[in-house]
Amino acid sequence: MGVTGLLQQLKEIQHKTTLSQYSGKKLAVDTYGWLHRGLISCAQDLCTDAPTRGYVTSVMKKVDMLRHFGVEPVMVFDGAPLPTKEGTLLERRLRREKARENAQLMVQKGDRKGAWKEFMKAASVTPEMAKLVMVELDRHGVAYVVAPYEADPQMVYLEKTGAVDGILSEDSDLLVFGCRRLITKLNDYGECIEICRDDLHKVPRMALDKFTPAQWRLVAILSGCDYTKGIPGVGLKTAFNVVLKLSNLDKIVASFRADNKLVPEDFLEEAYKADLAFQYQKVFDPKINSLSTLCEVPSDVDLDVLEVCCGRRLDANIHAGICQGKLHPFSHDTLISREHNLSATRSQSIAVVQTKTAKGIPTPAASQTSQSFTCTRTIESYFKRDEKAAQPSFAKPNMALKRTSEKTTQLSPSSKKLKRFQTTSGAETTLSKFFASSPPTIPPVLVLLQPKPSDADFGFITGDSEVPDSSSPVKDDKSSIAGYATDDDADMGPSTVNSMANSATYMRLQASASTKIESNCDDGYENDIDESPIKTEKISISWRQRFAMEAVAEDSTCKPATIRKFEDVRVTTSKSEKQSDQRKTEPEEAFCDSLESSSSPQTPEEIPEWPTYPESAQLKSLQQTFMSDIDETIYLSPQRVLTIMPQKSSASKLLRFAFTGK
DNA sequence: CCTTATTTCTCCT
DNA sequence: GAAATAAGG
Repeated sequence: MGVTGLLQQLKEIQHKTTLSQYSGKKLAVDTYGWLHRGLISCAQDLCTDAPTRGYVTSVMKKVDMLRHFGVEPVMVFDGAPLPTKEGTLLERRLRREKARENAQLMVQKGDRKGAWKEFMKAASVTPEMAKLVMVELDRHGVAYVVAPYEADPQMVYLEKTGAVDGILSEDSDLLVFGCRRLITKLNDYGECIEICRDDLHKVPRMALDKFTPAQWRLVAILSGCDYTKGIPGVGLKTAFNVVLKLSNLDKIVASFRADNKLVPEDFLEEAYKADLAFQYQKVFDPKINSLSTLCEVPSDVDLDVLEVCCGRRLDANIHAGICQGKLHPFSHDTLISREHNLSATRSQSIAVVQTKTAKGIPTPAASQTSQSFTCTRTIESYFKRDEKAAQPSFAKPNMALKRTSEKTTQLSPSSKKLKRFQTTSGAETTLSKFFASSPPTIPPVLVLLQPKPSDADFGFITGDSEVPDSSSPVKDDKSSIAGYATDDDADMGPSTVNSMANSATYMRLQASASTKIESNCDDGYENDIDESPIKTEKISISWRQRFAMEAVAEDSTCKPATIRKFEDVRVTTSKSEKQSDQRKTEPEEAFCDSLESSSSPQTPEEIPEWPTYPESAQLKSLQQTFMSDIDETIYLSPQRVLTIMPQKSSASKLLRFAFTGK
């Protein structure tokens, strides 16, 4: 939003430069702006609760670019909405949900482009997404701060206090807030446009330098900004002119009314509140680790009004927690990243399927920790129950499954791939019912990977170092803006983390008891792989992890010594009925490909009978090689086991990626 | 001339 | 969400 047309008016003082000009300087970055543009690459995944790191990579790419030019970014995130804006927020949420429904409809109709458009409208940046970016920033040692409320005044405050030398943002509102050096329109080559407050006198049309900060705010308020709707028929030009002529807002409104312009009844009040918000909005001072205001609040301002339009004052520790990214800015709960939330949910959904595949033998890991939960049933009993529920849909997909499989074909290649192995027909519904019936007695099955902080980009699906307080390196990072507000959780071990994640997962599972079933459809799969090596690589990494886990779970010492026999990996079949290309959709063939580690196709005669997998020495060696590679980096939760039951075709293809990287 | 409505593009493979 | 463009006052 911002002030519409303001940048257009300032064309003359838009100074074209490159980032290299700011080498050695610090710049505040409007991170939500970057995140918003990053939505384009993963809007659908975000709307359908599919895992994605697209938004993180797009932000980190720009961070890397800044550092390449010697610019040190200070990433600023938005916090909570101002109380005055909560209505708008609700409105937007409703709009997004409508767009989401529209998108689903269009997906069903087969209108891919229309669906994408709707997904774009429906996608939004959430604090949980911001958290994943923060985790990544921690790893790279990049400073960041979450504004208690809006990022704009926060960034201007940082500039004002000398914490940064300029502000990188597309928002023209920043000039109204009092930004001195605004850098906009940064492209991939480091080219950008600088707007300096000191250059305002160079604007030929009007005596813009004559405008006081108060007059600037008034112009924004009259023509419409984030805090006011403005007056119909009044744009930037008329606002500038009238503010120059008449200094007083009452006179201005009177003159507009005389001109038969419809000035809203509550405009004066709205204008007053907006004026306060521009000046005294609450910000966070990282230096003193406490709340502050953009400008000093005069004594004659009503503090109650200030609370409403400049942000409420909360407990100091809560503010500190929010601004360091530890607490959710809305709910004040522990902030957990989107992908971690998702992976916890998924791991648990998949877990019950796994217990079946373990053939009734309680894993050593499970027996070790049986005291941590009251388990009233044998592991075997779960298998039987599972088998009953799951088997029919595996054997023959029903109509509902077929419909969803058609839906799946409309998904982006990445989400298609991921969905195939995240959800297994029948398994999820079984699990959900299961958990709803007797929650506390069920051992939550979850594997948490805790890679070392230095292991960049290790987790894609399986979770990451963003588990709060256990592995985030920020605590030891002297360069980070501020220390933690609370240290009472410093001694949290992996098991505590696990139980924490489990309870969160459990609640989520109940909430999404009716999660839809996804089936697979294999058209164009090979093409997808060839076309997206990066995403494939990411997927393959996650699958390497998962296969490592299976092997680890077999061994009582929790070391990857035994390699699981391949027959244990049960795989489901759900072939597309519209197979046009046998080569693409025959899983056996793909599987043989993986054994050969080559792209040369096998003849159907050589394909072994499904579902008997061959004991392949080659596969074993590949797996073992891989095991030794990641031995050091995987920490398996002692009581938890995870195995995935991907569908037949995906499984074979994924095996190839997991072990050959092709 | 100014404001408002409409369209196109952002990203990535 | 923003810029460019077209249309209306």
